[in-house]
Amino acid sequence: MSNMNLSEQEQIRRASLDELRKLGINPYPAAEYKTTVFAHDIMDNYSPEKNNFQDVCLAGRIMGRRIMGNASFAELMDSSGRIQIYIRRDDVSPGEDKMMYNTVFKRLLDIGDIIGVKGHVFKTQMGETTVHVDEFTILSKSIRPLPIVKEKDGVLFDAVTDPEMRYRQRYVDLIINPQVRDVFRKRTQIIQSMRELFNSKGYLEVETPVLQPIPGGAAAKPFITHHNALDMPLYLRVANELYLKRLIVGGFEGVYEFAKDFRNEGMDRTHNPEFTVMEIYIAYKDYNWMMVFTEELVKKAALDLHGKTEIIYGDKLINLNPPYKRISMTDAILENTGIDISGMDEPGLRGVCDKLDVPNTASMGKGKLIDELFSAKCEHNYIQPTFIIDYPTETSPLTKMHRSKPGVTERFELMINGKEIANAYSELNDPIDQMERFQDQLRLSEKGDDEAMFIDLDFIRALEYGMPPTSGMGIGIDRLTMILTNQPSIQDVLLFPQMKPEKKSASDHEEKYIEKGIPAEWVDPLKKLGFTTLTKLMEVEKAGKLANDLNGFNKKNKLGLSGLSPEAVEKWLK
RNA sequence: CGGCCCGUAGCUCAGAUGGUAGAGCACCUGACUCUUAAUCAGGGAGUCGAGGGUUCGAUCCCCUCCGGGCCGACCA
Repeated sequence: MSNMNLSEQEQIRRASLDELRKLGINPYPAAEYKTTVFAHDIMDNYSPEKNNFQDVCLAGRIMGRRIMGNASFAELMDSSGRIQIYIRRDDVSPGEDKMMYNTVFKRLLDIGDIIGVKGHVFKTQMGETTVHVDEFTILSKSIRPLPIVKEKDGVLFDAVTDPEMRYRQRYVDLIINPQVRDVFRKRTQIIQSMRELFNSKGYLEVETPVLQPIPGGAAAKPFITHHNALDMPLYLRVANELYLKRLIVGGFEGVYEFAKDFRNEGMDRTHNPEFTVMEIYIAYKDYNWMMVFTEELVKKAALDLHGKTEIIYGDKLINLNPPYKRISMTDAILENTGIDISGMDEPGLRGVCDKLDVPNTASMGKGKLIDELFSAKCEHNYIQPTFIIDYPTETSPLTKMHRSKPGVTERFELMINGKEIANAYSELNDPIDQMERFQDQLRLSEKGDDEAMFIDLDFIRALEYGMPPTSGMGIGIDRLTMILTNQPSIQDVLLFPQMKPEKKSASDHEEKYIEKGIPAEWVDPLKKLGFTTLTKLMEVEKAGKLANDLNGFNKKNKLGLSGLSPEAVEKWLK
C-alpha cells in the first residue's frame, strides 16, 4: 500500500530485497570484500597460452545479462571497465539445491546490483575474455532501475542524453557513460600535471581563506554571507590573489593554490557560480618570464594527457606547442578592426565603439571601452593559443605600469579557442601606486561601475613592508579542462554543476490524513487522484463525486477496499 | 533578463482537426548450458511536467507557472 507511489519496477526490486533477506542473504553485507584484480587488468593481460588469472576475485556492478536456461552471461563493470562473466547453474549451485542460480541469480538479481565473483578466466568460442564464476556474493542490491544503455561495435543504443538527468544525477551519468568518467579522470590528471611542475620548482602549495571580509583580487560581484559570532558580513572569495601576495611579502619564493572562487553572476556554457582557478605567485619574476612558464605549463599538461600538443576542440585543430603568438591589445584591435586606437582619449574611443556597434555606457572609462572593443571584435578570433599583452591601466588595478609603454600595464591573458584561459601580471608592488589605483577604482564605483574593486587596507599595509618584484598568474582549471578534453560546456567538466533546485511537489504525510479521520488505506488513492495535500482535499465541494471517484479508483486498480458512502467522505471534508 | 525549442512507460523516442496513448530496450512469466544490442513465446506497466481556461470531452488548443536546452544580454 505504501508502495503505491513507486514504479512497478521499484516495487519488484523491493520485493526481491525482502525475498533475499528471507533466504538468509544480506543484500547489504558489512564485511570487506577482498578483490584480487580489476577487469581492465584481465582484459589487457589474459592469454590462454599463459593460462594466467586462474584464481581471481573481482567486484562490480551488473550492467547487462544474457540468461540462457542453466547458464548465463553477464557484464560486470568495476572502476576500471567492463568484463563478461559466465555463470553456470551447476557451478554456483553444486549440490541438489539450485537456489543460488535459479532463484538468486536469475530472479532476484537485477541490472545495477553490485556483486563480487570468484572464478577463473577463459576465452569463449566467440573469443571474448570471460570470468567463469564459481561463486558470487551480493554486495549491494540496487532498488532503482538504471537506464539501460546497450552498445554494439562502439555504437550506443538508448544512451541517456538528457542533460538534466546527466547533470542532476551525475552518479547515473558516471555509471552508464564511461567516457564521462574519463573526462573527470583527465581533469584530475591536469591538476596533477600542474602540481608536479610547481613542486619540482620548489613552490609551496597553500590554502587561503574562502570567507573574506573584503572580496578582493578581482572585479566581480561576490556572494555575501554572515558570521553570527562576529556579527559581520563575510564574502565568498572572488579571487585569492591578495592573500597569495601577502605570502610573498612574508618571504615565500613561490606560492600556489588550486582555489574554488565564487562569483554571483550569470551562468552559461563557460560560467558556473563556483569555479576552480589555479593562482601562482613567484618572486623576482616578471610577466615575460611568466609567459614562458605558462607555455611550459600548458604544453606539459597536453603532453601528460595526450602525449602530443595537437588537440582537437570541436571542429578545430589547436596546437599547444610553444611559443605562442604575442600581441598587444592595441595591435590586436588594429589587426581585427583596422583601427589604431593608440593615444585616443575617452571620447575618441567611444566614437570607435559607436562606429563598430559596440555597446557602451557613460560609466565606462578609457580602459573599459578598450576592453569592450577587444571582447566584441577580437577575442573570439584567437583560436590558437595567443598572449594578449599590455592591458589598459584602468582595468588592471593590481598590475605594474609597463616599464616603457605609457598608459598600459604589464599584463597578459592567454587566449585559446577565443576564450580567456589564463591571466597574469607583473604584480604591482608600489604601495603608494596601489593605493591610488584602489582610489581610482572607488571613483569608478561611484561613477556606477558595480564591478570596481574594493579597497583592502591590510593588503596596502603588507605592500608597505615591501613585496619583492613578483609575477603572478591565474589559470581557469575548468576552461583548460574543457579545451584539453574537448568538452563544449563547463557543466561537462564539473562533477556537480550548479542547477536550479528540483521542484518538490508538495505532499502531506499520511498521518495528517489519518488525523482527519481518513482511513489509512484511502490515503494513497487520494494522493494518486491528485489530492497530495490536505489543503487541496479541503477545497473539494462535492463529497459525492469524490466518493464516486475513489470507489472507481478502487475498482479499476482492484484494491479490494470496501466501498465509500458519500456521507463518510462528507465527514472527511469538515 | 529577452528570443527560439523541449518536457509522453525505468531509458530512447513515436503519436493524434480535441474522443484518456504506442514501439524498441528494460521489467514479469515460460523455453534455452559459449551468449554478447542473445534469441523465441506470452504479459504487465503511464496523474502524456504542474495549475487554470475554452469544450459534452484536453496529453493535444489558449494562459500562467516549474524544469531543461540553444542563442543573445550580463559576466574583463
